[in-house]
Amino acid sequence: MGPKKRVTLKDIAEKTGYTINTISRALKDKNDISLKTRKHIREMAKELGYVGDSAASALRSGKTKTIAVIVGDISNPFFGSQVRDIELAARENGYTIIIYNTGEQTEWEKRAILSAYSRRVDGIILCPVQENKDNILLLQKLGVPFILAGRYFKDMETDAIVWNDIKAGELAASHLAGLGHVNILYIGGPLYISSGTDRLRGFRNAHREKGIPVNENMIRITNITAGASGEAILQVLREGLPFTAVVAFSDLMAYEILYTLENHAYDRYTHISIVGFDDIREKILFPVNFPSIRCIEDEAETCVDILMQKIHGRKNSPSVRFLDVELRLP
Amino acid sequence: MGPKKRVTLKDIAEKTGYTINTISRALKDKNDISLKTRKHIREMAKELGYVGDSAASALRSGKTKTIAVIVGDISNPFFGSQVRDIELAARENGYTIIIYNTGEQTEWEKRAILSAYSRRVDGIILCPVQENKDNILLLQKLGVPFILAGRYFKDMETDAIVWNDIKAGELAASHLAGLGHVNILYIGGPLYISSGTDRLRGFRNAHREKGIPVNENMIRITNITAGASGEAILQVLREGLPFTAVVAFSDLMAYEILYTLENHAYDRYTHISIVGFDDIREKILFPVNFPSIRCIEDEAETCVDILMQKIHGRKNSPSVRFLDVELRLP
DNA sequence: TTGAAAGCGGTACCAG
DNA sequence: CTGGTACCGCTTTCAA
Repeated sequence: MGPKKRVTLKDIAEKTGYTINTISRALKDKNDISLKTRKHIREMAKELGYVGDSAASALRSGKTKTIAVIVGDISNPFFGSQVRDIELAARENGYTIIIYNTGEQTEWEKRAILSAYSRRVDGIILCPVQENKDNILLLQKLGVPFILAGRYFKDMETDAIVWNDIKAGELAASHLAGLGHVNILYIGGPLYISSGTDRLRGFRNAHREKGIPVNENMIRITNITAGASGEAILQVLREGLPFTAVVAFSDLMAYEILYTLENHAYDRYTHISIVGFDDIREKILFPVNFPSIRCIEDEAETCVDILMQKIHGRKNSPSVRFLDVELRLP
Repeated sequence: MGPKKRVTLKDIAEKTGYTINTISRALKDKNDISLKTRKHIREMAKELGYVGDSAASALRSGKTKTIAVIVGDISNPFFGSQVRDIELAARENGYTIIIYNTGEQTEWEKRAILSAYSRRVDGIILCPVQENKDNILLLQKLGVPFILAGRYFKDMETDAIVWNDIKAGELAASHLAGLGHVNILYIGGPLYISSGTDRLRGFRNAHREKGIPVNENMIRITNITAGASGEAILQVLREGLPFTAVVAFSDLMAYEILYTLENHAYDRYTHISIVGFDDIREKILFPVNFPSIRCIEDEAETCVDILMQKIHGRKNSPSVRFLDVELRLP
């Protein structure tokens, strides 16, 4: 069962007596080949088990019908389900996706971009690490159609599709404030990530509106990788800060925070109020419930649609598309 | 910012005066090109921003340095983290991965295989749907190196890497029996999936060993897609079966079961004993804890290693590799 | 409606 | 050490 010879157009040509050319176009159902011939050729192709060689066709046509999706961490179910939705949307457009994991590291992100480009992908969906802009400049230099997803650069002209994260932050904090909380802890992602900045801004906005002062010490900026929010909440506990509610940057971080609080049996924190983001419970049914901010539009489909427009040259000026969000109650 | 012209070997050749051939080999650091020339060419390539075209090189060399990973659902964090680990292992071998989602549907699985083959992937890692063997026969006919992961066919000679699922089922059931439970509910995946059969067999083995009779009505076979286990447990509740413990086919299903029990406030079930599989909490920290069966070997790395052996022709006779498992207590 | 020929951008192989 | 040349399998263009 070694590496078998592939069936090529040539093989079909020899079997049928037509030329490679005719075979190629017959299999693409071009109407300048007679119906009868097309049918005949199609049958023969099937019989021989012809599959086609996208490397060859990519080389000649310059099109691969592939888009690259570059994200921080597919093991995160939020990204995971986004990727799955993107795969479905892409498939409907006749595209397959290839996935790269950056581990939220700029260097890996760069490698991913280069690898994708080398593979001649027709377009790229990128959830950028955002430590700096180099990789975006690289993308622009290469001239691949691309769109940022989930995060964007305020001072760069690129296509992007993101949540209205300011509103998201506002919703989270004002919900807790509405419950009577005045000591709300914020555990959020790095400020170089746009959602990091924006959600925090929303958090502040909500405080201002409700006339609650923000205690800067209650704002904790952490990594968004696993373990970081647990560390952060432990530190807060050590410092003995008197919080009664938490805004967590993602549901996953919220779970981790609850886990940590529970495991350290600080009974006064066991019935803490918490709000997360992503509404992961929409996808996966977990037995622990808390309010979560979610996007009420179809991110994946919109994202793929816009990218398709770019790929087909039906879109010129870059624009950031903000998606609306809401608070989902338990 | 339209589709820019790619920098090719030819461009570098013209700039430097060498032939395309020399450029190609210099960039691959072949030692039949003088060090000085190599350095010169490398610098020029960098200056021009040369990236290379894997479609072209794949066409000629027959190698893409790509492996396809075909799984049921990447939004499932267990698969997600497996895929991430595979990506890392593959990368260390100089390979990138492309991912396909089957949604546990045979037809999609077939399309994924054909698409991967068409892309000339060097190898395929497949977690098979197992409704029938057609797709495996297809893979064998195509002659691509492939390995099954997580599931295998008892009556087919293929490479596979799976858990010792019989032991896994035994561990789960005997743990609960050891706690004194005699009415243990089993909610598991379809029997055409090898882990479905094997874990159930383990479940029965444990009962036999402990001298507990198996009530066939307590064995519920469901889909492994989201929502199915919730349905199953509801049905059990409706029937009023007197279970005091549950073996759930995956942690995700266990969560869903707990969620459903909680939401229906059947107080006699709120402190039910449950055991899951996958030990998802190893990856993601959740505030709800129960014992889980996990694999104590490095699945992803082993899987990629074996596939690499196959790709490089260093492995002939197919074999199933069983990985050891253990019970992780809360 | 079909055929012939020229590439796409690399790599393999042999010559010098 | 470097150059020449064929060729991977398909698509494109032009001719018949």
